[in-house]
Amino acid sequence: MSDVKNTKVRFAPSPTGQLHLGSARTALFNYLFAKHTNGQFYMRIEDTDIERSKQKYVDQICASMRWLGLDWDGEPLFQSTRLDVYHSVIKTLLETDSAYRCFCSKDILEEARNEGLFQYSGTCRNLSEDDIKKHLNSGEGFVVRLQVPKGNTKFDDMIYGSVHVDHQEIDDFIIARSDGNPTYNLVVVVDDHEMEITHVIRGEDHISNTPKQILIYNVLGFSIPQFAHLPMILGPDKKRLSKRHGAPGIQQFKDDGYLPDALLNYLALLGWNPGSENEIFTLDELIKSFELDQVHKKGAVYDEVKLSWISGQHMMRMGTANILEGIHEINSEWGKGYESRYLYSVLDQLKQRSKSLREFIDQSSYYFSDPESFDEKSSRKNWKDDNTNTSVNTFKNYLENIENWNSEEIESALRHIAEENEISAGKLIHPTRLALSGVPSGPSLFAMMELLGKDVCIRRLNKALETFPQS
RNA sequence: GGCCCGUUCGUCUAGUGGUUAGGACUCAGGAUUCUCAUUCCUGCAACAGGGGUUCGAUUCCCCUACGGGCUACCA
Repeated sequence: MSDVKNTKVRFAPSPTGQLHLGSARTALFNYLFAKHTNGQFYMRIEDTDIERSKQKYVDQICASMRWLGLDWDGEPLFQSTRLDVYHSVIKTLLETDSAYRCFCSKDILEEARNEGLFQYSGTCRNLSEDDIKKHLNSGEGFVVRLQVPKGNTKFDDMIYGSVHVDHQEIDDFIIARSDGNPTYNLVVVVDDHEMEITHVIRGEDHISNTPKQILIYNVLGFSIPQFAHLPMILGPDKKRLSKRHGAPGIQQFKDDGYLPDALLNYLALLGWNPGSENEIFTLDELIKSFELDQVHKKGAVYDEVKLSWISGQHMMRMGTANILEGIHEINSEWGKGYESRYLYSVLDQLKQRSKSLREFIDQSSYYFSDPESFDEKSSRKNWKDDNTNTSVNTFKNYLENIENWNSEEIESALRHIAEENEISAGKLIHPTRLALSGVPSGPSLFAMMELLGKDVCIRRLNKALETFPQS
């Protein structure tokens, strides 16, 4: 499928929140790339921030990933289980003078930053052995910083192309906190190396971290993977869509009744184009078409209206059995007590007017119970006076005598009566629909009546005839 | 402040040194229909601005503007 051998990628969320749209897209592109190249797709939980990392988010993220259908290979790797490894790397770095202890307090650093000094001044860079001992003996805390050499770093991003950074732009960044635990830039390198990751595919917000990481790769003598940075997903205000700006969690999309494939389809089209005019894809089709070099650099605005359209397209293509299954996942009570054949018919009638599973549920109540109220506007418009009662009543009486209860019979009956009463068919159709469903619109009236059955239709018509005596 | 990245209809995007700048969503109008929806047709709507290079730039270069990212003992 591709000339790249044994590709290995990873999705590395930090469990400080649930899986949201942006991270799901990153996961998807990693997944698509892995599958397209017959490679491996791993999951790594970046929980080195002990304060903010929570088990419940790990669970939520994994659940969302499974719901989306983005299954990973092997077991997820937890960075919190690998602290020993990082500590030993830090020790090595210290011993080889690639890194050094910094005793500057947080307060001092913050002050400097407030004064416009955005880079670490390098105060502790060249402390003598004695100085270090003195600090250590006095029990002062310290962080470990990487000693960034002079020079520059270049890498070829698979999406952004060649990126060039002068080391003057990189200060001696922290690789170990004062509690001794490693920071992101260190662990990501150590783990990507150990997991033999070949392609690091992540958000564009990491592009300026990349040179820092390359520095670490070099110091450690590790080979450098390929990098691909994905454009951001933006909110309507063009700002990066983030948890803070109310980025919807993936769970929300499930609750709203979106299909995983529809969501994935939409997400894929945000920043990637398939090179054809087709816009509707299943996951398998996405895997086939996906190419990293067709991803662009520009951030894309999330648009729920388009998502909804794509969702509707998937809904229409979806098998009725699958729709039923999906509905039961979000509402196990739906259609309880009815035969599945009946439920299938309900879904078939609603199929092309539902953009989400939720809409099936919301639009189907009259298939299971008599309408409790009647749309007011439609009542006024379609049941103006007692003439309607008369014609509906005639129609009802006629229906009672129908032996073969099917849509053709019902329709011909209705048209026959409309003609006899010298009214248009619509004058009978609309009030009948209102009486039966309580709402002004829906699937074909006659198909609906056939499905509801004679008794139900007669009962509801009687009820309406009592409710709408105008005079 | 510094560094990096980006800029084609409102949104997602295609595209080229010479095109009537194409498609999709949305919106408007029409056809079909028992309504709504679907489907089909039509329409509205874009190359950020200024300089170059060139016979010719939306396309190549520079500047400006605007937007985004990073600049954390977050990831």
